[in-house]
Amino acid sequence: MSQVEQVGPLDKAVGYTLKRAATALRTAMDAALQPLGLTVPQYSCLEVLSQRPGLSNAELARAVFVTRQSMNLVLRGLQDRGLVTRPTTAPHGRALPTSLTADGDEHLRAASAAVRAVEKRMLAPLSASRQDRLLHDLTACVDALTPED
Amino acid sequence: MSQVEQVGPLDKAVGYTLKRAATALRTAMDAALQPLGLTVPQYSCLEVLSQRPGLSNAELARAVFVTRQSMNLVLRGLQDRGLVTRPTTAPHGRALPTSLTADGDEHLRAASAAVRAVEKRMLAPLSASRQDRLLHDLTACVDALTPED
DNA sequence: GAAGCTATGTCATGATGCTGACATGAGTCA
DNA sequence: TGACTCATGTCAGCATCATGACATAGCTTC
Repeated sequence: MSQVEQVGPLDKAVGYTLKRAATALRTAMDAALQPLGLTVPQYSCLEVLSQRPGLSNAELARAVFVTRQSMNLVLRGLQDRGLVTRPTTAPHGRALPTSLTADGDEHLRAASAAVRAVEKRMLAPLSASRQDRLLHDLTACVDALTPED
Repeated sequence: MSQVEQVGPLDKAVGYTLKRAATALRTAMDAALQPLGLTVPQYSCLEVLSQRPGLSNAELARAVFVTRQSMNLVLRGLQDRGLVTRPTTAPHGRALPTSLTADGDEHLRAASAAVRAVEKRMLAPLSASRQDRLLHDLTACVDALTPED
């Protein structure tokens, strides 16, 4: 069988490498969160919710760049496990402000540590200044792609 | 409604920005390929096939990091549109070597130009040396995450 | 107050990708 | 030769996420 070692000129493509990096990170995060019984979307939701408590479903969805429907499923899963709480009746309008429970906060702390370890492992080969530059350049790429002109 | 402009400390996370960049790139590529009637997986398949003709379904799947089943669907779509050809009987084993048709090559050239334009737009804010460094650092991140030790 | 607009939560549906499983062909070794 | 292993193509089922649609609640405007 022909070896795939001869990767060809694909690694020279930034887009290809960017996708590979994002996929590898997602896989590593999945593996790190799996023992905690959390998926990546669930962790993201908890993290945002911790930094900005009281967000509604739609606001959470926008913050994580998914649809309201997807976030609704995530929230329902977290709610069934008692990690977040939503009032049954809306205090204002139809938005149901979501809050972390104590159990949710505990889960988040463990998950956050696991995710941070993964990120640290990913960035280990890079010096601090190179990490800053990578972050800056990636942000520049995002800005260049998003039609916010 | 609370403004989302107050992004919080999330943009300081490299992983978060990495995902955002990959998502923005995917969206931009989708938009660029849509007028050509191609999806991103289909384009990726054509590109790999052009660089390494005669690859089988399983080999293509490995090259693009998807499963054989997914690649099979992509190939079937391309085959139905006459962009690739597969022999009905396997010349050796069960592997069916795939080839680009003339029409497929033409589509690929247009799609490749569109994708290259997107990549160029994404990298426009970065100097050539910074682009090289970005590519290098991303590759280092991938290597640090993939357990190939 | 009535009409219209916007935002929210939720349901149904479809697309896409994966895991599991199976039969077939080729090479390997007793 | 015959059993065993491996890779391939393909089918079925499941998970995830998106789009489309709908009813409801609040604000705006006349």
